[in-house]
Amino acid sequence: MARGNQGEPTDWVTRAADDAIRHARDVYGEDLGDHVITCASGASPSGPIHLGNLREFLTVHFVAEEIKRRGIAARHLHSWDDYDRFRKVPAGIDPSFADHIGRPLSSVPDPWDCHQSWADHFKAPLQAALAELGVAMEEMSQTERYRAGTYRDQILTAVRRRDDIEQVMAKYRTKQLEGATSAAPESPEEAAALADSVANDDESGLTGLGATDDLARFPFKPYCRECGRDTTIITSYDEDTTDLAYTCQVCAYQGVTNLTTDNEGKLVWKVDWPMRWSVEGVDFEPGGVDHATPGSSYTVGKELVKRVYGGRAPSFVGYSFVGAGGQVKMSSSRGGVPTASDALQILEAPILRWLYVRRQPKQAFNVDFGAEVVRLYDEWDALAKKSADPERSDAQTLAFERASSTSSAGRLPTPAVVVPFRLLSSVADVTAGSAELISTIIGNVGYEHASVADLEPRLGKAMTWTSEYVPTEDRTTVRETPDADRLGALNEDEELWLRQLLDRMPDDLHLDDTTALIYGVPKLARGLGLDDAPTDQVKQDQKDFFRLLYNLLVDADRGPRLPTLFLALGAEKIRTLLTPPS
RNA sequence: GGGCCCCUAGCUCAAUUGGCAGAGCAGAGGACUUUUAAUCCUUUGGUUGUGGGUUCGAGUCCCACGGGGCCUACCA
Repeated sequence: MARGNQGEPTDWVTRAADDAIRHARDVYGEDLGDHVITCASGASPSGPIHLGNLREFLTVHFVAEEIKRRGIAARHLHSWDDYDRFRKVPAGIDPSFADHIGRPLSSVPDPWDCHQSWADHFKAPLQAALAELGVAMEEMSQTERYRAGTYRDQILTAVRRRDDIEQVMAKYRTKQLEGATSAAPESPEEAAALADSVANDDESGLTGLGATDDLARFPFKPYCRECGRDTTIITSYDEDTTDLAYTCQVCAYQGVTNLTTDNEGKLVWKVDWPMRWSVEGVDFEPGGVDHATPGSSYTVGKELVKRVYGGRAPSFVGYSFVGAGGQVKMSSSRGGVPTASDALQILEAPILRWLYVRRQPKQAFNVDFGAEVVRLYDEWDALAKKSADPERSDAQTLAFERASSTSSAGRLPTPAVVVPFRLLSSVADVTAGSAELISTIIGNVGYEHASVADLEPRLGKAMTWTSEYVPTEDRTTVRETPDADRLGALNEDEELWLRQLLDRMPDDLHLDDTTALIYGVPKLARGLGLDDAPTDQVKQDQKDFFRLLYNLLVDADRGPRLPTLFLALGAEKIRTLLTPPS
């Protein structure tokens, strides 16, 4: 470990990796034996996996990469919490899906019918995005694990030790219990939250009707054998036979599941998490800051893993929320939140990675899909230039390196010829979406390149950004048809300019000639040559002439540079728009 | 009730285990035949929310206060 060296820049990744390694050495010994340092992430595929959720994956990814970089064996283990219950039907989904509430996400059908299940439908796009981002991880499905009985011993342990578990949980349970429902809500939000929690109680049937306190706080919850929902109330548990009897609140089924022989349920979340730490040997696992607050899952889990499983909680960092655009907080149950795939439509993979690595996890930030994108690319390009010089190595260039390559994917794709994003998007703005044409114009304005491929992946992202995210009022709209009124009302000068322009404009346009021609037309009209220096009169004429052209071409007084606009539209289109319809 | 984050130029924000307060945009000036939110150069702009403390040194660490925001308590 090259720590403490003056020359080695450090960042939050370095420190998190230090912690993970220290954790592993404390548990497995200085030489680690054959233990592979395990960095774990977890996510519930209950809806679109948005840019806030992405932080879970990337935080773990960067730390695992750093450990590997030091030559220590490490893995990124990801748990899909697809055995969690389906909680509510998101807006925009067929309300009849309410029927599935309480079933595991992996047992709810895909509303769009393109995947095996609800869970798979939301996993798939993220898996694709992670592949593009160069994130390689071992994935496991909690549904498979639970159904295979992998956790049977741990479940039996938890049930046997449920009094200890309850003690720990109770320690963090403050007052409330009643109180809350009778107290007058102080705000609409609070009222809504209350209503929500009451509704949840109703549907989950946890209010312990008729059940003893002991059974009401049971750490294991069975899914109903008949209807598959977790709307079960435990009615008895036999310590010797491990028979667990329950009644389903929804379908009224009364059944018995045996914890030693059947695999029909799961541990409650606050026990499930520490259980997995101990089973998988997790050395590092981040969580949203909400998981880190006192009484929440991490603090409770930390005690439980020690007391119940004799394990040690992984090193932890809490990360803050990632917003999009102007919004600060996203909810996965609300439709329309941007996902990693959305961001990758407009950002090169290393840039998206960079957004997540350059800030401390605790710092909240936004991924902006608006005008900030241009600046982001500019900053990135400047950083790339700086990073090329080893003498200037610092925390920023370290972030650049972390963003740019991974141990499994190598250097992630960037364009062979780097053209400012601003330029690509403004050319794309007026070229009706043809990559070939954009490439030609880009070449003409000084960015030599062999083919369209040399501009990718940036070109495609610039085209998408321009067409999907630039507001219409900021875009250039080329006229479909000539402006007959304006063309019919030309004064003498204007008529002369247009005629001379069209007479001299070739069918095949080149940038330099076109530039000379456009600036030269007003000179010709004053009896000068194309190459003569302009007089003040000509300069004024140029302004008027340019405005006329913008009026006729794009219905505005100003616009993109005319020579490039001409090349983008092509001679034929220009001719059409500058000639009165007959 | 508890926890966390933020407050830095007119605006949006950087400053990564304490080390010369910095960019972009906006503003001003200039150059390129120059109309353009597609060029380049120069330049203005600061008591880092307030008050204390630690330190040779604080935007950064500690305490208090003010303002803004997020999370949390039952359940997963």
